[in-house]
Amino acid sequence: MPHNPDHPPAKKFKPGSPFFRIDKKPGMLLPRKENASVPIDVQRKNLPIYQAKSQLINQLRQLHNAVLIGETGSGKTTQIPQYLYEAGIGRQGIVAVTQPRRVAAISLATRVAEEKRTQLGKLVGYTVRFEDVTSSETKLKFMTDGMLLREAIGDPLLLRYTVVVLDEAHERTVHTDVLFGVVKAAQRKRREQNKVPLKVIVMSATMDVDLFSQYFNKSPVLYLEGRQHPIQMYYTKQPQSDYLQAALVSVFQIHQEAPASHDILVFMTGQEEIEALARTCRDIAKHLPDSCGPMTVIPLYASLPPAQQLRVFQPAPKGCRKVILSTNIAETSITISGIKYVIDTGMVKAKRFNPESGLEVLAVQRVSKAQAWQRAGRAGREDSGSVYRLYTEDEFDNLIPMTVPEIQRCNLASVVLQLLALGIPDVMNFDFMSKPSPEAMRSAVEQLDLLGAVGRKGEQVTLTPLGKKMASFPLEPRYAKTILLSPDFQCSEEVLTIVSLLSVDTVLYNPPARREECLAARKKFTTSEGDHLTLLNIYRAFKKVNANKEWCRENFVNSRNMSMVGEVRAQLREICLKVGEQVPNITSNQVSQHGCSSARGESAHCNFSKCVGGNISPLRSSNRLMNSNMEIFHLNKSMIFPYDLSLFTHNDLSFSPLYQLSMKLESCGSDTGSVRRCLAHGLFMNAAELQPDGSYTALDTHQPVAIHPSSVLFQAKPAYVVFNELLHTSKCYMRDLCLVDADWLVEAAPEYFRRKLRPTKS
DNA sequence: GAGCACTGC
Repeated sequence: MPHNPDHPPAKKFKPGSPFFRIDKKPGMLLPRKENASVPIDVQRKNLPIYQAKSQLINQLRQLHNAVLIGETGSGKTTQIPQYLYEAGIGRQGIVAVTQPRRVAAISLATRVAEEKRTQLGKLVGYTVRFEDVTSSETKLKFMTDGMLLREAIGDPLLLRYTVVVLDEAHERTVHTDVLFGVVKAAQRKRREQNKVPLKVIVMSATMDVDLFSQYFNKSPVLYLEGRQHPIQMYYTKQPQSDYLQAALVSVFQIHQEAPASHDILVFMTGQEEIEALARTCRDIAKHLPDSCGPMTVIPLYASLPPAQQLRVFQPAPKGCRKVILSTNIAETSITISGIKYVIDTGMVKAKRFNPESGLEVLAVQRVSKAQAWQRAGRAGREDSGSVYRLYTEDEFDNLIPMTVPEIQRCNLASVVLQLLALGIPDVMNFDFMSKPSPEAMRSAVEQLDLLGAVGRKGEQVTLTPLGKKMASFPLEPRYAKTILLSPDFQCSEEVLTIVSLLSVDTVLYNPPARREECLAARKKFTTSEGDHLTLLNIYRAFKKVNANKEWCRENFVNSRNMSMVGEVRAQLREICLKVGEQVPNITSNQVSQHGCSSARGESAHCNFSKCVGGNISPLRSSNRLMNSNMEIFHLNKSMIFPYDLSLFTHNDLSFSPLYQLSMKLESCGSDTGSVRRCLAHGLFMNAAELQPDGSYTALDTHQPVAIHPSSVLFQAKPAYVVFNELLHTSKCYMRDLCLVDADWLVEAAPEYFRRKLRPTKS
């Protein structure tokens, strides 16, 4: 390493003003080493928030809205719900506390249950996807914000709740932002309808609270003190052209000067640069003089296998320094104790969305001030610390104050669909705290219109019956549509599998060092029909060997993600059966108009038994039937998928009313052509056509696109394909492709393709 | 012949 001892790299830094911040959150995210000798009541009383308890209770009793700024470590998230409960505020209903992340909801509930000395799931519980640990006794309920949003579709006034606490509001996730509007509307409507009032408490860590306060009817802002540890800030004297080099130099400067027990956390942008820097650090560390102690370098990013992620929590051997190179996963999701130094490159990789091209771009960009403070706060969580910013103080001053809320930089199709499902009357003018651009809203409505999810009454956008069904799936609208279309093609079982595979992190494991082995193993499953069907083959093989771990290793399949596919699939399947109940009764005439398939009662019967395990009691079934009848009564005739009337004539009791009103879930067996046809119908907006020169053009925007080298179709030249997504890196790449016929695209959306398609070549 | 930050229903 080019290191001149006369000019220590740290001389490049100059101190900024000291910065005080509390950054310790009890019960949050991590297995804490609890001081067993301190009783839990004493621990509660030692929290900074305890001093303000009675004052807080008085305020919260009177206010309908409050914004609470509690620096992390104040204990607000664990204590406020308990204070409310103990003071009898909102006892008629449930206090909901929302979190952006599952782990946070679960660990907070666990901690609060412990503090209340009750079993988790009784007084205190939590609800996240796939897990509901609540009961009729539950009064304090921690949940993901996405989960509350789902609940709101069935109950827009949130009548089960008397208080909703929106925690971590400063993170501004799409779900939190939509929830802002939903709770505000629920609050107003409940007042208008003389129902039990809804109290809304917004909790945030940042000082930028005007927006929250303004939005919630100029609600008062309550400030909570936290535990403070001083942090010394350093900025570079000169702007750095190469932040990686600057990070490297800083790491070794600190390594030479600081005691070995002081760990370093470096914030970087992504896997590749983290692994590269880790290698360089290890190389250099090997050749340092003996006066320098050893160093252990640990990479940290989300796609790392869990076992390797856990390494960041293990203390380094005595006399050895721990250096963690991390993405922004260490900003919020993973909390590491013992960090004394933070090095902030000031850069982050983030997604941006262009509504005109429909393109999402993942790009390295500068962090916001708020993000820089968040990173800084990670030093000195237990004690004072230092932060080295690899940029000048001027550069810091020029950063944008807050990260642009996610809702202003993502595809809004699912958001708009959800808002419509919530019964929002005027979606285009929904009361967002930070409005997305009108183009982004229009583009979302257009997309939903093409999928048949929305219609228009004058200026108003309305939900179609199909759209209503689509909204009940936790999926992007086009995947929900594909599932709902699948009975038309008798391939629901396959489509459910494929969509589930696409909803989880990749199930394919690609270690660069074993590339050849990996390709050879994958060849067994590869089909010229494309990536979707290749994935389906892998899933079928996985099932055939009963999820055998050894098989997974041999075939480079991520068994954990594969099990998740199973969970998602079961959930989607259940939703299929439920939305099927909403199917209106239609005449055989209508059925033939929609090209209904022949009845295959036997296979359907098997599918049904598999799913509910014969546990549906007659009473439950008949209740469902009554509900279904009401649905039938209310819905109009605009049916979208055929419904098999012949099943009604079946005498077998196990053909309960539930089943008879369900979607028919069939398997197409080896007839994979029908799966591709179904995918063509669902993904027709993402279609591309081979050009005479061998390149591809997207049919939607006419932009040039290319097959991503990771696709099984990379070396093939199919005339027409549909794809899951476009990824703009060195080129505009299509990812996850499926071979289709041009005819299928035309039959999927004749109007649309009349404009887009060139005459078909033979 | 490329490479994808992080969540969540």
